[in-house]
Amino acid sequence: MPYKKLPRSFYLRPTLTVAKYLLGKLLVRRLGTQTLIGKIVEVEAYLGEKDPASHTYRGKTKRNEVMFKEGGHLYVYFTYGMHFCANVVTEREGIGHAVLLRAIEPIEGIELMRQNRGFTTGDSDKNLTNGPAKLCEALGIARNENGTDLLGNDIFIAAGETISRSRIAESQRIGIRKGAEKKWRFYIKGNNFVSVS
DNA sequence: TAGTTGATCGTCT
DNA sequence: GACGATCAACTAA
Repeated sequence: MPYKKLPRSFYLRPTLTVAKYLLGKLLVRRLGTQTLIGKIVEVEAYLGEKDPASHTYRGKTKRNEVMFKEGGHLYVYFTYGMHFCANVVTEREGIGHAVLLRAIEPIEGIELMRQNRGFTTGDSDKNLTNGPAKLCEALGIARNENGTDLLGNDIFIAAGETISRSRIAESQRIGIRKGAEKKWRFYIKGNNFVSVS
């Protein structure tokens, strides 16, 4: 496998820096004998105590304890009674920051992703992974994956395309009320798989 | 094509 | 007891 797993140090930097550098990287998910890969094209940063929209704004609870782990872990939460969303934990242990993965571009294992999403022939791949809950379903990420170490082999992130500064767009985050004025959403300009809106 | 709403339940107040 | 870092189906125009 030519994929180069990102080192722990990648995740220990400031959250907004990690968020931007995650664009273009490859999210690799091993499911049994299969490998599913998607290129990260859209993310949002959640800055803990500085951020009223963050789950960790009011400190540590049973639900968000994974966000306080050392950078490089996966925080998966359940929401709206039916969906899961995946975050990459950043910064050193004790800091409750994370980056929400909002959209990926399918690269490998597309057939299995379609199967996981319940797609039939005719459904376009465009809607396969262009949303935080969609990508989780496509990659088989759920409650059980909460707390997974991204330096292990089940789920990790590998070097991919380098996205130059001029190709990164920033905007307000999607679907939140508090902290909505912060422009902490980043995506690759013109990519067909961003969730837009 | 834009806007609205139902589904569904864990977590925190 | 209220409400979400959402999605898909439906309605209206």
